[in-house]
Amino acid sequence: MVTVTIKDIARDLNLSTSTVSRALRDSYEINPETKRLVTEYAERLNYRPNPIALSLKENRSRVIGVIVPQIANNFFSQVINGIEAAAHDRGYHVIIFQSHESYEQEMITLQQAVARKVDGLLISLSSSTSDVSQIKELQQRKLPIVLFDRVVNDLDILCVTADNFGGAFAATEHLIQTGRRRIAHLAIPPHISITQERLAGYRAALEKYEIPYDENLIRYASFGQNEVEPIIDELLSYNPDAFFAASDRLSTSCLAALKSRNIAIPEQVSLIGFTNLPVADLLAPPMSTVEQPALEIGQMAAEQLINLIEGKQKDIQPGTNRIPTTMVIRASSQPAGK
Amino acid sequence: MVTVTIKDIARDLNLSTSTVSRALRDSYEINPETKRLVTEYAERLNYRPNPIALSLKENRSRVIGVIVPQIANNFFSQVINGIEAAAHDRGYHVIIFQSHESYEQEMITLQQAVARKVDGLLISLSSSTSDVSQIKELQQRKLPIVLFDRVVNDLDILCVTADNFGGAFAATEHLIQTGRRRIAHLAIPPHISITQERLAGYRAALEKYEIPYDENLIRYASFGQNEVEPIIDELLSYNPDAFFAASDRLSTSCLAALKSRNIAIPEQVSLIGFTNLPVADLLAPPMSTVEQPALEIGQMAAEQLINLIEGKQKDIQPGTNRIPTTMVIRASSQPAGK
DNA sequence: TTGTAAGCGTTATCAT
DNA sequence: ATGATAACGCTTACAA
Repeated sequence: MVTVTIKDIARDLNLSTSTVSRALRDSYEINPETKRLVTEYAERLNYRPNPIALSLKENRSRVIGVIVPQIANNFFSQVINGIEAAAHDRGYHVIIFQSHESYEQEMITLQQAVARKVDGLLISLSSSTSDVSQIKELQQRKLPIVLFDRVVNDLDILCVTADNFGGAFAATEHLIQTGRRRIAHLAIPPHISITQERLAGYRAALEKYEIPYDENLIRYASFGQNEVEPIIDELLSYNPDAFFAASDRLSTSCLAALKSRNIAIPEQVSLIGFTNLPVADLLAPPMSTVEQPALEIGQMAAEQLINLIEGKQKDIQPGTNRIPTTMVIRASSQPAGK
Repeated sequence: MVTVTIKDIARDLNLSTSTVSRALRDSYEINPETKRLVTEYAERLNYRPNPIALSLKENRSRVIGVIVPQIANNFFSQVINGIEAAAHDRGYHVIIFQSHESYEQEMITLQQAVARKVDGLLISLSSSTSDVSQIKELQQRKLPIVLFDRVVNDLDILCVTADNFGGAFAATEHLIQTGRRRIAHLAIPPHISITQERLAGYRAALEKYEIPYDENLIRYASFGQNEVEPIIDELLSYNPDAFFAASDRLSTSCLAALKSRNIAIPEQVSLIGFTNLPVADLLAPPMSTVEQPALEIGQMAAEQLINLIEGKQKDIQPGTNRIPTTMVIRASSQPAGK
């Protein structure tokens, strides 16, 4: 595609490129008449500065990289939405990379992002990642990085997450307050930060109400196919009176499994899920939910990253920023007797 | 962030940058020994060519732009997934732009993408777009463009869509075959190509079974809030015995509206939706669905675009490529008497 | 076989 | 007030 450059304008107007550049850039002393001439002509030709040339010169791309496990996922697509909004507001574009829940892919993708010269990186770790040394190394090499959602507890790195502890606590407390005592907890893999936080919230609620913690009621599922069904069966053998599912996919899998076993919700067991499903209201049987502020997480993460990039980071402390979750109790999910 | 350039290698090895470049690029006659030296050293320093410098030189960015109405949407996020996969396979990265269903925003975004020097553009038109002159103009200026899903019927431009006609025909035929005759059709705005195609499929099925076409049963809804409820009420006043909802959002809105009016599905009315909802199986009352091959649409669109970009387009005719849809009939969505 | 130089588009520095 | 030049990182004629 042919495009107009500063050279074209200079040639046509019998000026030097530096003069044209100055006129456009509004800098320095320049003849107002020349300036008018140039800007008008540039306007007429629909001149746009070449960001690639600028990137080369300024050694910055105005692109931020986002690494997520999957795009085609409600939560992450909403987060990306928030990231885009905040980034565009500040003149950045976004390139998305997927790790597909694989550590190896995540590392490859990390290298690609760096090679692509992103100005900074927003990362939500893959479920199979336990080693963040490469990320830390890039950080030490001065690449601005902010983690979100699936983070790692490490004070040196800026993080943005939902209030997983609070959400899990509220969910568990709700179940207890509606008379449940044997609450099964279906979680994603244990080494991920959010798993630990949600589990901690769950335990804290149990403790508050002096309900014993039973390890048999805790199960972890990764992201494979058909992993959940047998786990549900195992859990059911311990006679739970409620399920707390700790992720989007686990919530729906759990719902489907209970449905197919003709287990009445909430008569036989209650169900509450950590999920951002847009159609949760239409699901049957109804499930109460804890929703993560996906959009806000994305916005905040992007803003903090851009502050880092632009060196405006005095006021923000490294550490984790937690954004509150929203619990949605669906009336008919409460036990009939209540 | 400090990174290694060809200059660093040249300096350290007492060579010229061109020699280093040649050694790395594997081109030209070069001393095998020198080559070994250079490649090994580059490897050791983890040298990566600067894509920005390459872009400037080669006048191509190896980035394709994608303009969609919304990212946070099942269908589009799945399409993007497919686009990413195909693009990465061929060494391209993807920058995503959102039109938020606004024509103005779409035009701004189009300019941004062009200014960003994308090598090509994949576009799904916003619902408020009727004028594609800017897109055609860019195309005439030799920017490779492929439209997908929401396309415009114009033989000059390459398009990839689902088989909307076929899907709508199948859905309508299914409703007829299960005894329905007054089938309400809830569609997205009429000027969008997919609306017309789905409507045509609907009409064709009616004609095949010699059922009169009743305009009162056809309604259009845009993407605003709370638009659907009153429309459903209007439609209900014409006593439909089935609803065919032509989009993701309309399907769920329709389901919600019918549910809140205590209209039994499928006893009173049947419902079939054009939707890619991942949890359709869990919805109650059950709705049959026509699913679009989102991933495949994304892959095919990206492949065709990259072929265009790389000039390998001899074998592919301009026009529209239609990928079949999948109809999922949920048993309990059939009328009880059947 | 290797080095020199020009060029991609832009801006900053230093003349003029 | 404006022009010439160098530089960002890389490739590629052309020269040696």
